[in-house]
Amino acid sequence: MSWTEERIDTLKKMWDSGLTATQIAEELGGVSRNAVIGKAHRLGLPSRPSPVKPNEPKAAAEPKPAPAPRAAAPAPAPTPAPAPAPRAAAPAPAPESAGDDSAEPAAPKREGPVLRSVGPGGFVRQNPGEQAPPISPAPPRRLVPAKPSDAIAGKTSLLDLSDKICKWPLGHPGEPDFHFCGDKVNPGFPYCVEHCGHAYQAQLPRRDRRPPPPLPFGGPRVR
DNA sequence: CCCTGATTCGC
DNA sequence: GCGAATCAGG
Repeated sequence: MSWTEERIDTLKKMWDSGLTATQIAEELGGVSRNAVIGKAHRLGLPSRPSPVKPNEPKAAAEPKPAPAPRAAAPAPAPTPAPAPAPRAAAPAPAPESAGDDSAEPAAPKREGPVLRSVGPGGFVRQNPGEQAPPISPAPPRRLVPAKPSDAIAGKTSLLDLSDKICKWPLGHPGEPDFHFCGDKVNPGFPYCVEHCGHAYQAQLPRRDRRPPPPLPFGGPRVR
């Protein structure tokens, strides 16, 4: 498979909406997650919360022991270019919450733009008290997905996503009627006000949250 | 172990 | 440019 513009666009959108490289690779098909990650980097897409900490460059000692079992080239590196080039500095001021929890509907295992401390847009998580306007943790929620009234018609496709519209997915990727909410976003969030209410919920007493929380991409894929 | 993304480097 | 191999943290 080659990286056509469309596939690249899809990659960008999915990367941006928080899907994992594995998921993106699955969706695109014909590529491995390594390919996706490699491509994402070559495209200059923003780094995402990596489990791996960028090894801090120590003194000019030895950056690489260079056992290099697969490296045939000795690479003399005649050019003295000690520019460490600090990558994107961590923009996370760490809001620091009350300490007694981090509300989260608990994502299944995979799937779904998970709420992280800091997202692609640079937004940082807020504490329940800091943000009151749109998100209401109140129980009067019974609605499931938005209405797919205009289902396949004027649906918001992956390629229609932007920073301005709600990225809340409806259905499963790959299915014919899969699309995104598409409403105007709640400023500062990737979703519209309504879906922010789904995505960001305050921790409720267990007794009060019987119904399983709605999950992005319709929850675990049924295969 | 599993998962994740980052990086390297032969092609 | 591509992506498997490898690395490394959770």
